[in-house]
Amino acid sequence: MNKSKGEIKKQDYKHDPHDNIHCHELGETHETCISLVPIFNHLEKEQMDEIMAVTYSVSYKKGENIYCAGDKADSLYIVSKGKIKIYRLSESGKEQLLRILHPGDFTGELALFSETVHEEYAEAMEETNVCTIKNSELQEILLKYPSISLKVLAEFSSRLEQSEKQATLFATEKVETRIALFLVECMDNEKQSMEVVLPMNKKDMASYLGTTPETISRKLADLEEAGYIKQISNKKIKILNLDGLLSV
Amino acid sequence: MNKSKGEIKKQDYKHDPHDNIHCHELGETHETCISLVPIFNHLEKEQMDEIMAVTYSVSYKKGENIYCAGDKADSLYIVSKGKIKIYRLSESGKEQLLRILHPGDFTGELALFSETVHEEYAEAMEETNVCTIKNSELQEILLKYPSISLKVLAEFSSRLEQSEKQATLFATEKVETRIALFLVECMDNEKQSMEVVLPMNKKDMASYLGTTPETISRKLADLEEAGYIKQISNKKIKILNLDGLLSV
DNA sequence: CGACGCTTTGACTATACTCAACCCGTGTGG
DNA sequence: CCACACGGGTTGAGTATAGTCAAAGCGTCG
Repeated sequence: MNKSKGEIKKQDYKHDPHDNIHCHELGETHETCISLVPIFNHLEKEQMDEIMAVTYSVSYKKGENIYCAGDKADSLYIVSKGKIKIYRLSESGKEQLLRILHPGDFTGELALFSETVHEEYAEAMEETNVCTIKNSELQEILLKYPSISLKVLAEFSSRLEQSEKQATLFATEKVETRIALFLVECMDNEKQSMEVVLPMNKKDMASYLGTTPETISRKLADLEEAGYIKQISNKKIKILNLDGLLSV
Repeated sequence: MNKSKGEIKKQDYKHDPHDNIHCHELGETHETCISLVPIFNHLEKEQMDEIMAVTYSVSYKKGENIYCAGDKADSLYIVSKGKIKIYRLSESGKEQLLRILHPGDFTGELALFSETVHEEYAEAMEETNVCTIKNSELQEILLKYPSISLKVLAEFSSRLEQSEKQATLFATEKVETRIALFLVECMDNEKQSMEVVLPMNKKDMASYLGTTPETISRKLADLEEAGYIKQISNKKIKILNLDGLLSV
């Protein structure tokens, strides 16, 4: 696997830990970053400092890979700015979008505890900053502060829940239902508003829902025809009949 | 949600902790049980005893539910004897088999750290014994022995890995490929032997792979016609051409 | 403005589901 | 010991669903 540009940058950084600009960035980024993460936000200042001491800050340009499938998984990555998409390539080479990370989310934990390689790709969707913690350093912290482990466990279990739900959805529901449920899911993020703003373009949405852009397009048209939704613009959809949508 | 028979039994047991037969069973089951679990098997005798002190032993008959969707998730269940199938019902009421637990496997952890209800069903496939640990007791143990947390984290991350892989499989591969990969997966459990013994009947297999028994039947016939496999008996399949199978 | 990539639409095809009938192996009861 | 019932498994016909490929529309960004 090729090293991504981001990877190279990180190494450069580590070669010169006293680089002024980076050090400045580092301090700033870390504070925002660490305090954002739900896993750490119950900690005392002292413990925070300890964690900050073992983290590095790295930034990536749009399209750069944070890591690729096949790369050694030895760090936890916490997003402090920007968006990262996590995707997989299936046996047959099709891309499937797994999730999109926003500031405060983290990734790389999958293989963190079982010394292995990544099976997925992480790509910056825009100018993005991440804080990284080495596998080994994190383990020490977890052993020292067991309460963090519980937080991580909680996060894992909810992700596992989510993932199994997703798998069941793919296995048992047809595309139209998956789209309808996706819209509903996007909606309740946005409170009571009946207007959904799609968090990604239709191509990514297709990949996320395990279908094709053509089918997304057609099914949305069908849902509109049935009077359940109204497509306002490319990424805006108004829900006209929630019950109808759920009964698809 | 109805209480399952197993649930009732557990409560009976707790009412009478000095029941001779049960106490005898308890000791035996616990030792086998705890020592089987990868999460605990690195511990000292002392710690083991401590864990054993907070676990209960419960047994279930074939077809009984260990828990149902909607039940409060407040315990970890470790299988000491028998088999348990974990399945979900999708929005549309279709059943999907998620996994089958064998002695040493555990379940119930999903919601353990986030005070919620089960979203899945756990059903004994035969005469089955499980050891249970209360949510709260487990948390205390994890806080006290952080090394166990790391083990649990490792287990979670591998399960998450597994589940995301499964989701991608459903989302991107056609049924024939899923079946082929399933066969291969069953194979390498059985070492080098080219003979696969299916770990479940075809109905469950269909549910696990997100398809129907009819399709399973047809696709296996296709694979046989193509010369990749030979169906020996209902649950025995011989792999004739592994590369062919993988290229499906 | 032009190019590129995303999106939509159409026609066609592949894939797998449904429903129904039938087969087979197992276990039960006469 | 056989007959039967039952459930799982298989087969067939018809249909629904969604994928592919190709072309054209639209938006955005240099």
